[in-house]
Amino acid sequence: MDVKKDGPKPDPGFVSLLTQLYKALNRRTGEDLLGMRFKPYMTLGYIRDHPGTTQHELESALFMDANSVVLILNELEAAQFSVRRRDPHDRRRHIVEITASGRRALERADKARESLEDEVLRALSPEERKTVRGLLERVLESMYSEARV
Amino acid sequence: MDVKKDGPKPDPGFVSLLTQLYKALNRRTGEDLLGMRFKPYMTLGYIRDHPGTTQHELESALFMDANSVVLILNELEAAQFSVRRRDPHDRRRHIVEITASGRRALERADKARESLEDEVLRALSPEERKTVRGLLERVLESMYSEARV
DNA sequence: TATTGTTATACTCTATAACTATA
DNA sequence: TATAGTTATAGAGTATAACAATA
Repeated sequence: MDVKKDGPKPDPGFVSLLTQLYKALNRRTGEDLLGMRFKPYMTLGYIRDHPGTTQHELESALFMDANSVVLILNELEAAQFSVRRRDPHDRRRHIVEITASGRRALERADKARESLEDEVLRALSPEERKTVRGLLERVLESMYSEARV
Repeated sequence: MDVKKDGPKPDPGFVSLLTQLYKALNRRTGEDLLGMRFKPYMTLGYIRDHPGTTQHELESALFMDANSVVLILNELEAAQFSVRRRDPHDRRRHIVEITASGRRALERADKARESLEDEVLRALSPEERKTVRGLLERVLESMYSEARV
């Protein structure tokens, strides 16, 4: 029972949908909102949640290349939000850790991010938000496991 | 009743989730797959589905800036997939239309896109795919209406 | 004076390869 | 020789402002 309101509804496709949402979101996640740019924010969140992580792990976890990781960590260190120190067991590795002030900045940014999400997802009920997040997480996880093959 | 499998499961947030999915997807949508780059493909799809659209409409519908629209249309015209012609009622405007060969190229690309999506969404059942698409469409629509305010 | 589209410019992001230091 | 990280470079994406034509 397809209700056709305005002609044959074209199927934009999941990928296009995601791309448009990404762009729409990017427009409203300025540095002024989070207190830092979005990618460093996302990276710092991962660092906090995965103590003792390495740059290599950041690459694969956040789908970034080595170069971007370096640049973002430079930025985070310049703001004194994170530090790199050599892994004593393998001196090629850097262990990345969040600082106390990084933790505070991240908590502030998290609050801003939450209110942004409330605004962005206002069309959805709490249960629907949970649903969409759960589904997207599963999609992402399947992409990780595929990448590992 | 939170099942804690591996410590306090951090909430990555909808925005981060979307960003990672976007990046993961971008890595596998090369030109060789669709026969054209992804953004022109997405744009051409909109042009087909909205006959008589203008560049200004493309901007707001696809969350692009005027500059990007010009560049993408240049690319599409070079490939003879679309044409711009002056609107006789307002000679400042360009009316953008898909060509016959653009339509054929788009149909081929659509097939490739569908098989890509099958692969990307393989973690989800058909009903779940419908659900996630429907929810994301609603989020996007609410962002449009907000942008209009 | 405002709008549509174009051009120019700069800045970010991404991808790649060359380099270093360690293993 | 292989790996972790860094640096350098080029390409694509995005944002901004100046501009021409038209309203």
